Amino acid sequence: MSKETVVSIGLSAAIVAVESEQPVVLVVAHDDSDDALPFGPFDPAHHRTLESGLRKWVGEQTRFDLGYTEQLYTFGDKGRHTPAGGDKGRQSGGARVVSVGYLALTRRVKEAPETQWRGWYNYFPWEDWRDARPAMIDSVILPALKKFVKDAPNTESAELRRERVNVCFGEGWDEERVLERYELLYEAGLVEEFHRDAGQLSRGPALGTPMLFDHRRILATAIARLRGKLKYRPVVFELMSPTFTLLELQRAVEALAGLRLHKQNFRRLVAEQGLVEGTGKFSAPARGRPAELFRFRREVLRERPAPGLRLGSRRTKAG
Amino acid sequence: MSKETVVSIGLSAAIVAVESEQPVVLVVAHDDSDDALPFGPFDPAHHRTLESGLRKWVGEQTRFDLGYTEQLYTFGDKGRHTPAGGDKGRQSGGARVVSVGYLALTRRVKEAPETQWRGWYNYFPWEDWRDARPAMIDSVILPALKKFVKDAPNTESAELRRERVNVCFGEGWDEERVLERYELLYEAGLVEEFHRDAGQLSRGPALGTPMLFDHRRILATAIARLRGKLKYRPVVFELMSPTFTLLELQRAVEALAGLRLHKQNFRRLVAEQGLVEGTGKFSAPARGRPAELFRFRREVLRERPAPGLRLGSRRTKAG
DNA sequence: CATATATATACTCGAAATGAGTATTAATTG
DNA sequence: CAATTAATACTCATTTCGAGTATATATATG
Repeated sequence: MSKETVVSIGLSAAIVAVESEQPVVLVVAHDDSDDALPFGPFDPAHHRTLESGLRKWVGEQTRFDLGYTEQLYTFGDKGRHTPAGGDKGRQSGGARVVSVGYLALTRRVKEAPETQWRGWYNYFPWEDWRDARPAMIDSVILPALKKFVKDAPNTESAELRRERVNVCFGEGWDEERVLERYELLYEAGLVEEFHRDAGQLSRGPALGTPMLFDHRRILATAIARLRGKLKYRPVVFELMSPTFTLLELQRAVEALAGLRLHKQNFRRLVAEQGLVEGTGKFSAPARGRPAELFRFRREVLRERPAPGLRLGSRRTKAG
Repeated sequence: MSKETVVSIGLSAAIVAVESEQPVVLVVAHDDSDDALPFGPFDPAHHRTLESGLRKWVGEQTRFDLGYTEQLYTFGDKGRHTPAGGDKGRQSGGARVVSVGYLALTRRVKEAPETQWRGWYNYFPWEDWRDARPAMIDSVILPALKKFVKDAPNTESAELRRERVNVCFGEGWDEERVLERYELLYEAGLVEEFHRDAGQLSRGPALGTPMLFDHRRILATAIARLRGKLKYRPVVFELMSPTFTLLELQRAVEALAGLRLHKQNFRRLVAEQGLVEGTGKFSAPARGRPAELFRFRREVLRERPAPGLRLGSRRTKAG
């Protein structure tokens, strides 16, 4: 096997927590460059699996005990790993870098030196619909995307673009399409990374805070995956304290999904599924009626075959 | 960056089709070694992205035009890439191999030299519940797993094992847990790969046909992903002819899911979702009433924000 | 203490989706 | 034409969902 087929592997982690109703992600922030996800090399001589490599260096660099982790995607795109400038990109002596992205959930919230927690909506301001449909969608995004459609090289391409715009930002907000939306904005030149990767000067609106390399894409993948998973696996609880009120739980889900939910129905759902059990203790709120403190019933992880989803009816009798 | 952090990347593909009500997968089969998934190196000098690398060598080696492709997972486990014997494992001069698995769907069914289509239930006979709950579950698997639970080093471990057995093979078959089940059988020593990887002689029952390296694990991942995706994305159509009857469509879904469905409700579902449209033409069956031929409405891929799934009720008014 | 405010929790109700049928129609084979 | 095979239409009870209303229990304040 020739030298050209050799690459180095980087492990990037989107480490997520929820703090005072904001989803936050751990980033390495320097004054002179864009925020980055924590990134460590995979060392095949010492790491038995990719995930153990990840846990090892995250454990060394931060003091986190990563609870839930999940592999997201492996990116190997040429040209999307360009640094902002200078020779910061020469991470590996010019070798091609393939990065394996991970999502990690934690409830420990004490950052290591050089890192800090930042709200993920800094990077994706159009994704937070909790208060209202973000104004920037109508004032900035849709006009710019309309132009993107008009500038298509031919009518067929324009039609494709129109459909993508419609799926991403049209009728019926699908909160899971985080990556699709980011990629659309990238291609339309509405995020800074696009111009950076192309070696151009940025012109026009640059939406959200940019990140190093393709880290914003990895983070978009992480958010999308987490929003999807919320619906059929009890992953929120990885982000909660051992006991919590139902409203706190709801606020955490809302923060991640970027949507508001119906309170009464949320409780019904949670209760019906047997995901939590009351502790008999109560919260001591500043005002208002105290709420019962609940805890996650870890047993359900094993009990239930699979919450949610169905594929039409399974047949029981001949038919 | 030292030499030890350098690895080579392999791209493996589970290329899936459906033929006469059987899901089949393209394998490289030799007399003297286990079946393997098609596998090609990623060449960073010539491939812009991982997926374009995959498409390139698959296109060269087979004549397939991969329609739908999806990255599955990246495996880097030491010890799960051990060959059956001899020096076949020295694929890359001793360098560590990280393999990126892909799922690809195709409807073209003409194998290239050296490859052949094999029914995927050869590798996972316990996954096909279309006729009935496979007898081997009760006659072989559950007794062996009971022993696995009993042989646990301590009671805590035994409890964990019992719960895993219950989730995988207990009440309420969840057809998506293909990977979990394979991993459980692996750890319990019920598949040949376990003994091979440990350098032991295989003893006791060896379930299903083994594959080279960790390819059966990749295939399990592919099946699990596909079974899940079926429910919320119209991927089956990638496997169908341009026109098909509703029963043919149902049989394809059933083949993949390994389950029987309720005919009348299946049609209702497909019709309601506007996934297909009638062509006005009819099939010419050997016997029985001819069925209308339908075609997939490609438009829905763009029209619908997201079929299926929900996260509880989105709030519309204050609540 | 009465009242405003904030929150928790219980209960209702119609609409839609789901699971499991029965009934009827349209073709072919012997 | 009866038997067989399959397509397609229609029914119906049950469950789930979305959106409320109603009531209970706190604190803070005048």
